[in-house]
This record gives sequence, C-alpha cells and structure tokens, in this order.
Amino acid sequence: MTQNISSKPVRQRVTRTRVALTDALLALLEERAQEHITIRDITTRAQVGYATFFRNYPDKEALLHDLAADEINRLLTMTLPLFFGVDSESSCRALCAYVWEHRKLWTGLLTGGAAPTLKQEYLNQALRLLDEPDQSKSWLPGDLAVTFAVTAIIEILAWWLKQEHPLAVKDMAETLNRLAVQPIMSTERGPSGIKKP
Amino acid sequence: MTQNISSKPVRQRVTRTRVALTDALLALLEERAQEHITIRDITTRAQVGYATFFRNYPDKEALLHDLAADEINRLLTMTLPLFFGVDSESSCRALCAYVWEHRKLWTGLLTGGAAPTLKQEYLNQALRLLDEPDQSKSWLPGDLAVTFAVTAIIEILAWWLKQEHPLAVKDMAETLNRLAVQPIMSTERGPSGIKKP
Amino acid sequence: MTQNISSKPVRQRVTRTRVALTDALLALLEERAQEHITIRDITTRAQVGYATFFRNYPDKEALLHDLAADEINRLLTMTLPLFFGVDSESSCRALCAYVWEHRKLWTGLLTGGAAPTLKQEYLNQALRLLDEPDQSKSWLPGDLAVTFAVTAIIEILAWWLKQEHPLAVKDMAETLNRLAVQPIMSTERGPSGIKKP
Amino acid sequence: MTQNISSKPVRQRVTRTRVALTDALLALLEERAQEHITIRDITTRAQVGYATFFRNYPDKEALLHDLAADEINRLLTMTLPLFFGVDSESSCRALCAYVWEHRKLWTGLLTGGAAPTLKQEYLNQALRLLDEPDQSKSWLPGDLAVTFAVTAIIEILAWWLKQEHPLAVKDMAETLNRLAVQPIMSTERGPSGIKKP
DNA sequence: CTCTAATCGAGACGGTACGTCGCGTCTTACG
DNA sequence: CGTAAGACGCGACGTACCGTCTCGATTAGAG
Repeated sequence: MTQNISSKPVRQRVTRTRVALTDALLALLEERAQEHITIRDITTRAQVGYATFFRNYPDKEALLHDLAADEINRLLTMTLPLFFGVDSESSCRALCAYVWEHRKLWTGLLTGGAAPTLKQEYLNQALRLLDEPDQSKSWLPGDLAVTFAVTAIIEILAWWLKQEHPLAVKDMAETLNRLAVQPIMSTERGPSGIKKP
Repeated sequence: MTQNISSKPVRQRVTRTRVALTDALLALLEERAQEHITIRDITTRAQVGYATFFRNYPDKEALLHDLAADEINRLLTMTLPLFFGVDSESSCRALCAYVWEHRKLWTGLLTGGAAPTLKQEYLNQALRLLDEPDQSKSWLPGDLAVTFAVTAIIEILAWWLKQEHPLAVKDMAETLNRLAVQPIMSTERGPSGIKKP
Repeated sequence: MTQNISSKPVRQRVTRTRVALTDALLALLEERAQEHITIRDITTRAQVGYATFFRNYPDKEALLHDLAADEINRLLTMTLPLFFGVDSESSCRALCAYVWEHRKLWTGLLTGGAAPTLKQEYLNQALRLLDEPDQSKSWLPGDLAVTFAVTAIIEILAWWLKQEHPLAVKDMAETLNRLAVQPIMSTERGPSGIKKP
Repeated sequence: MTQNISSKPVRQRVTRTRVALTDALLALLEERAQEHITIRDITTRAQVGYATFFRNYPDKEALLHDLAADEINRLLTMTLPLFFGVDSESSCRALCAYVWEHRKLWTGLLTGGAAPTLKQEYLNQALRLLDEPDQSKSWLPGDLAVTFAVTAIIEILAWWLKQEHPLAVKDMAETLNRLAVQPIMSTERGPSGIKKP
C-alpha cells in the first residue's frame, strides 16, 4: 500500500517482512498503547532489522495506517449494508458480533492511542463509498453523517471494550443502532424532536 | 489548578506566569497543531524561561488540561441545562452561538491535536455532574450516554469549524440536537426505531 | 573579607551569618566532596536564606576561600619557623600534631574537592611571606620551592588522612621533613645527590 | 578503552569518532581550562553529534581519562627507568625533554583543570607498576613514595610550563631529580637530614 | 517605646549545561 | 542486490544548579 514493488519474488519477501511488522505491532498493541511502542520495539518483536522498517514504511504512522486499513476493511464488509439502510439492526448485530469475537485485538486498537488512526481509516473508506452516489437529498450533509456515525461507532465500541462487565452483544447492537445509526437515517427536517408519522 | 500556592504575593507572580503560558499556548494552537508545538515554543512566546514551564506544569499535557478545563468550564455553563433536558433545543443554540463567537479559539482547540484533551476534560466535568443524581432508570448507562454525547458534540463542532462555508448557527444547533442530544433522551426501550407517541 | 561593611552593629549580624555559612560548609565537607555540595545545601544547613548567601559571597568558591584562608592561617602559625629553617624537624612535628588533632576537619578539607583551594590559599600566604626577604641566592627559584613544599605537604597529609591505619604523628613528621622540607633546604648546587659535608 | 566493541567494522567507525573527540578535547585544552569546556564545545569541534558523545563516554571525565591514559602511557615509557633507580638523572632529562618537545600540549594538560585527572592516571599506572614487585624494604610506604613523586613531578612541570622565561631542560631535569626523585631513593632511616655514606 | 531602615527568609525566575530518548539516515559486512 | 546490525545526526525533553530578583517580615538602634 505504501510502495509499488514490481518483481514478484521481491514482493514476496517484502510481504513477509510487512506481515511480520504488522503482526508485531498488533501483538504490542495488545500490551500497551501506541505512543509507548517504539519502532525498535516493533522490529525487535518482528525479528527484523531496525533499518528494514523504514524500507517498508516511512514511519510508525504508516504501518499503523496499513494495519488499520486492513482491519477496517474487514470490519466494513460487516457494516456495509448498514449504510444503505437495508436492515441497520442486523448490521449492527453483525458488527458487534465481529468485534466481540476479536475483542482482544480490537481492545488494543481502540483503547490505546491507535484509535484516531483507526477512525481516520474508517472515515476514509466510508467517505469513499459515499462519493459515488452523492445523495444530497438528506437534510444532513453526507460527510457529516459519515463522520458522526463513524466517530460514534468507534467511541461506543471503545466504551464497550473498556467495561469490566461488558454488555451482551445483542444489547450493544441495539444501543449502537439507536445512538449512531438511527439519528442519521431520519430523512425529513423537523422542528427539533424526531417525529415518526 | 495544578498546585496550591500559599503566600499571596508569590501566587500573583505564579498566576502571571501561568497566564502567560496559557495565552501563549492558545495563540500557538491557532497556528498549528498541538503535536507540533514544543515546550520551548510556548515559553519563548510567553517570554518565560524554559525551566519555568516545569515549575508550573509537569508537562505539556498538564498545561493543555488546565487550559481545556478552563474553556470547557466556560462552555459547560452554556451546556448545563442541556443535560437536564429542560430545553435541549435552546441549549444547543446557546452552545453553538458561544462556539461561533469564539470560533478562532475553538478551531484551534478542536481541529489540532488538542481535541482529545478537550474531550477528556469535557467528559470529566460532565461525568462529575452525573455522579450526584445517578438516575439509572434509563435504558442507557449514564457514563455511556455522557461519553457518546460529549464525543458527538466535539466531533460535530470540529466538523463545523473545519468547513469552508460553515452552516448557520441555527442549523448546526438543530443538527447537534438531533444527532447528539435526542438519541440519549428517549427513555423507553424500543425495537429499533424511535417512536414518539 | 569579601566586602567592606561599615556600620558596626550590622557587621555583627553579617559576621553571624558568615560564621553560620562557614560552619555549615565545614560540616558538609566532612560528609561529601565539595563538588557535590550545592549552595542550597549550605544555606539550608546554615538556617539561612538562599539569597543571603550571595549577599555575603559572590559564589561557593569565595566562601571556600574564606574558610581555607582561616584554616591555613591557623596552620601557618605552626609552620612558620619551618620556612626559616630554624628547626624543620620540630616544625613538622608541630604541624602533624595539629592536623592530627583536627583530623576530621582536615580530612574533609584535603580529601574532597576542596584540596586545590586549600593549596591555593596555602600558596598565597606562603608566597606573601616569601616576598619580603627575596633571598635569591638559592639554586632554587623561591616560588618553585614554595610551590613544591606546599604541594608536597598537602599531598602527604592527604595521603596520611586517607589511610585506614595511619602512621604515628612522629613518623609522619619525619617523612614530611625528608620529602617536602629537606629537599629545598640544601643550598649548594651539586651533581645529583645531596651532600652533607 | 571505555567499552569493548565486538564487530570489527563498527569498531572502525567508533574509533574514528573517539579519535575525533579526543583530538577536539586536546585542541580545546590548549585554548582554555577543562572546566570551561562544555561537552557541546567538544562535539561541535569534533564535527560529531552531541548525543554521540554519550554513546562513547559516560561523561566528560571519562573522555579526559582516556586521553590522559594515552598521554601518560607515552610519558611513562620515558619515566620507567626512573622508578627502578638505574639512572634517575638521565631519566629526568628524558622526561623533561619529552615534555618540552610537546610543551603546548602539556601546558594544556597541566595548567588547566585537567591536571588532577592527569595525576590520577599517572598514579594509576605507576601504582600498577609498583604492585608486582612490592619491595617493602624501604622506610617509605611504596604508595606514598609514588604519590609523592608523581605529584611533585606534575607540580614542578606545571610550574615550569607556566613560566614566562622557562628554565633550560637540563636545569629542570636536575631540579626534578633533586626534589621529586632523590628524596624517595635514600634507603635508610636517619634522624632528619640525608646522609651520603 | 516607638519609628525607620537595613537585612533577612522565602522562593519564583531566566539561563546554561547536562544526560536521555526516539526518530530517521547512513555505513558496512554478509548471504 | 537486499538485509541485519547498529552507529550516527538531530531535536525535544526534563533535571539540576546558578545567580538575580522581588516582597513581606524581622529587628536593632535612634529619637
């Protein structure tokens, strides 16, 4: 994602290194927050030379973005129908179930300093989906809707994963739906409250 | 806020220094993001010795928190009625109007790296208000409600201030109300949509 | 010694402060080396305001010099006959006896970083004595003789005080005499050894 | 000398850096006293990064010791016979001649604050020579003899190099011999004077 | 016995140097 | 050729101490 590598065998090696780095960062993210992970930590854990890191990524952020892009991409396939309003409830349930399944990973991603990067990547991908069919008929600017929904989702998930006694997946899904998704779904402009005719 | 200084004349000097530092940081925040402001930048701008910074604050975060606490405190007095549900619409309007009035300051606070600190301080103060009358009758855990609302408010305001052609105060207030406030107000538990009898 | 104070009563107070500072430094010198004693240490120990130090001495060196001058002055009254060659043996004995009596103090003075200052003061006072009757008839330049003797005395005493099982005063006196005093006493120029006709 | 570096190519670079630092310090010592040379001065002059200094030496003293050890080592090869009493006169001459030849360097070493370090290193190396054949037959403890001789030599040389019109090498050699060497050579214990049978 | 001025305590402050940490670059040897 | 190993330049950090400063409290001698 960061560089274009042409020759095939090289790409393999490069890929192997990147995977090692990504895995190392993931492992470390489950131990401590992103700000307290140094590049040396990552390369040591990845069994990779220090300088090698910079041949693959310009800096720590880039690796994190790559990692985040991957994870968000996976997550988004769960969330996609959500943005087309087909059945937001079950979309939310799918999303929560997925996160819960990988909660150790997502705890690392969302409760350390990596959250902003995650959010950024989530936003990027969501906004890209939005671009094509610009349905400006809503009372709400599209990018604000996405920004709001993504932030809310991230934040609510983070809150969830931080709890000592986390709520059930089903309850979280409903909460997510009511707080993050429903508010951007209502189509008409009303005085202040939300009417359902 | 960070230390208690006893003797009066000294406190004056200390206060002067802290004000200088706070003002300097505020000014710099309007120029560039928090991560790109060094402590030396602050002290230079504040016409204060470098070491003096550390006599007043343990690190940059502490100063930022002090500053954020002040600003949030001011903001909260606008927002207070909002959390008691009296009239969320006009509360939102007051809040938006206030932010708009000081939009240069708040642009610095919300669009640089300072936003997390701001949010944290907002949360702290809001949660403190929540503590006393713990109305757990809601379907929504109180701290999640606050976390959601605060995050949403911050995020929406940040989006607003980043726009080239920002919406009118009135419209933003309504948006804020519908996205950040109303969702946590509905008291009953419903299937998925939001009903208004 | 450092400033001229006019009014008499003031001088008393000043003197009291200086005595307190001097005593404090002396006490600290018995604990640790001069380089590791800060001015704040001294003023704290002396029960004196930090700034007051600078009202009496321009810096730590000045206080040390004052202190050294006093102690050396006392020591020199023991050593004086030594430089007029009357009876170097008994002069050495007197000197060693005196140092031994105050060995705790002199250990502090000679084995910490204060030794150079001590030596300097010793030199100053000894050279001042030398000035008047400039007997250049010796084969040895007067100031070199004094420099040598003083350094040797200081060094030998320092060695003595550092020993776990120090030699007797009598033995040290003889050693001092043979190493530091006799070598500058022989008046004629000889091939290499020292003749006694 | 401070660390053992294993890999060969690295050692080359390290060595280059250390040489640069040593040379820079030497050059600076000929300009001003050690206490007034900051580490930044040294690194700037050596065209080396500030932090790199600390990768090679824990502090300024360590560099000075390394440097002193080198120079003393060179000097000691001149002085060695001196300590075995073969021919102290010509040993002294050799020593003085050597110092005179490099008098600019040695002026820096001996008349700035570096002298104590030099002396210490001289002592270390001389005492190490003393260790093996501990000839305790002398009336004088071996370590005192060495301490005295070394101090005296250093001091006399320092005096020499500080003179505006320095004495001839020959004369200094004799002085050195009579003041610093002969006194520790006489083997028997006498009343006070020095007898030559 | 009070009044007044010098001195003192307390400690904040500007400044310099230190030593540390992490980043990103660079060199060198090796597979 | 590309990679591991790790030294290096750089810049920010936080600490320690110095010497200066301001300001209220103390105190001692003069009236």
